[in-house]
Amino acid sequence: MEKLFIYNTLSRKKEEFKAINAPFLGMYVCGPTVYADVHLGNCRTFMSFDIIYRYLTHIGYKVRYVRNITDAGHLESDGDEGEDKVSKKAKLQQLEPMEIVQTYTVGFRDVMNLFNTLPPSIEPTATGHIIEQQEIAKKIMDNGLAYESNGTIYFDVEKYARSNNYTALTGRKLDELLENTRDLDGQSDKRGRLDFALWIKAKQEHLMKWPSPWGVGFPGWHIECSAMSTKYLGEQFDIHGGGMDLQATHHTNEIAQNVAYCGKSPANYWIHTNMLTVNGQKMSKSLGNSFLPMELFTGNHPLLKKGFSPMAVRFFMMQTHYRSTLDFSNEALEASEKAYHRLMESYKLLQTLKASDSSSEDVAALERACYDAMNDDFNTPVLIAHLFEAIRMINSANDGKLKLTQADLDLLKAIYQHFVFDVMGLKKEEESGKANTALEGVMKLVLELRAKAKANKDFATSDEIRNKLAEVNIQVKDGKEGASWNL
RNA sequence: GGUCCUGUGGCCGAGUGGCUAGGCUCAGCUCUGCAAAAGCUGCUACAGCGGUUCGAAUCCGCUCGGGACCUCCA
Repeated sequence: MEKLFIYNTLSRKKEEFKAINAPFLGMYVCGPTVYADVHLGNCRTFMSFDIIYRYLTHIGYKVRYVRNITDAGHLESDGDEGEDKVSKKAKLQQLEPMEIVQTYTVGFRDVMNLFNTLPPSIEPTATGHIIEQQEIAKKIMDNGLAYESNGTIYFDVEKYARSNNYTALTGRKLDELLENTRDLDGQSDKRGRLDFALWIKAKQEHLMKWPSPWGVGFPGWHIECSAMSTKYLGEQFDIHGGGMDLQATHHTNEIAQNVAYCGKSPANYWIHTNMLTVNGQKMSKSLGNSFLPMELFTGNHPLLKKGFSPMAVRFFMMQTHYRSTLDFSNEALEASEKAYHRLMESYKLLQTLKASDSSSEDVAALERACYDAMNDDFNTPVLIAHLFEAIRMINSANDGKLKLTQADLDLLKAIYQHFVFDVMGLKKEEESGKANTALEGVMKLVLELRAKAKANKDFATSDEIRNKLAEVNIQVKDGKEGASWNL
């Protein structure tokens, strides 16, 4: 198995990855809250983890990938005082909360499917695990690290921090945190300013609520992940991931809950993906600078010059490392679109290459470089740089400028299959098969007619054919062995 | 205000203390009836100022700029 290094937020450095029980591997990723359409920033995170999931699988791990759907318990405003996001939307639209959940869950899955991300092994929901969440809250109370206040259960952060490292994930100092936490109004129920709710008492008008030992209420936000990761991956598993914006609060509290519950920190490796930015600022729902995937595909957005296909967008995301911010721009997307296109054209060309007797290239070294890139904390930009070396080889071989043996060609095909399709999850974007077959036939005929015209030195006709085809976005390329075309 | 991250050539974006990442754009060349495609070559950068070092974009300090978190957010 490949020697893989992963940047671990807990240690703030790259560590060699060691699975608890190889080849089995447990990975938990915080999923979306389904009260609105997912935006592109959300998609970036899930695409990043899709690559990680795919690569771990590719190098031989049997990964159980759990990604939750948050359909309850996520509060609208700070301090555990606000209203449930899903409930709020339901009231606005006069719908059942679960209607909202259903709409946006389906929408989320559709979008992820367009981006060709693999579904997780398990996609559990918060509302489906109310009992488990209550059990954890109870146990934490039994362990003396949570208290009840007017029907709401709070986690006692300061008490916990006396015997545990509460800030392990951020490296902050607790007293500084206590000093710097902004003043919150109406928080009299809490004993400590950092305390957070495990279970929240529901107001009369609240739509999503469940009975509990402490009265009718609903779960706090952080506890669902503790409940579901423990249930499906055990008290300790290998990788826990999520967006960087979850690190300081959500994940910090999640670790505290798990330790308070069973004495164990849940995951050995914490992976955090960086934000997608627009004009240098984080894309977020609250800032109102989000792009919806559909707006991006159609180009129907004031900041967009044109539409971009899902695979072009996926490629665009992969040209940046997952721990760097990625700034969104038309120019960068256009560049990626072209690069992606070259990658796919080269693959088509690879299928037609004829083997030489000898080889002038070291394709095995190229393959090794691809693995090395991915083993270095899933470095997709470097992987892509190596793949462009493969493109150069293929195109040059096609021009007769270098030699590739059958073994080389087979290895290049394997590299494409493994890295481009399996790991990066890119795929060819083509129309339906039937229309495609018909078009192939028509184009073959057209190019034959054009070849005849050229043979007769009737360049007026051959140019006219080429120009008219260009008008309908079909590009004709004259090569040594006849003409070819692409859209 | 506190904590942390970051500043790379026209644009995007990797990066190890010493060996031109890569993509896109632009210019030139090769190929071509002409194009396109492809290949080759060039535009060879590391915010500023100091320091450590034989040697720093890469380590340290300061200054300036950008961002994230501290409050719902992937």
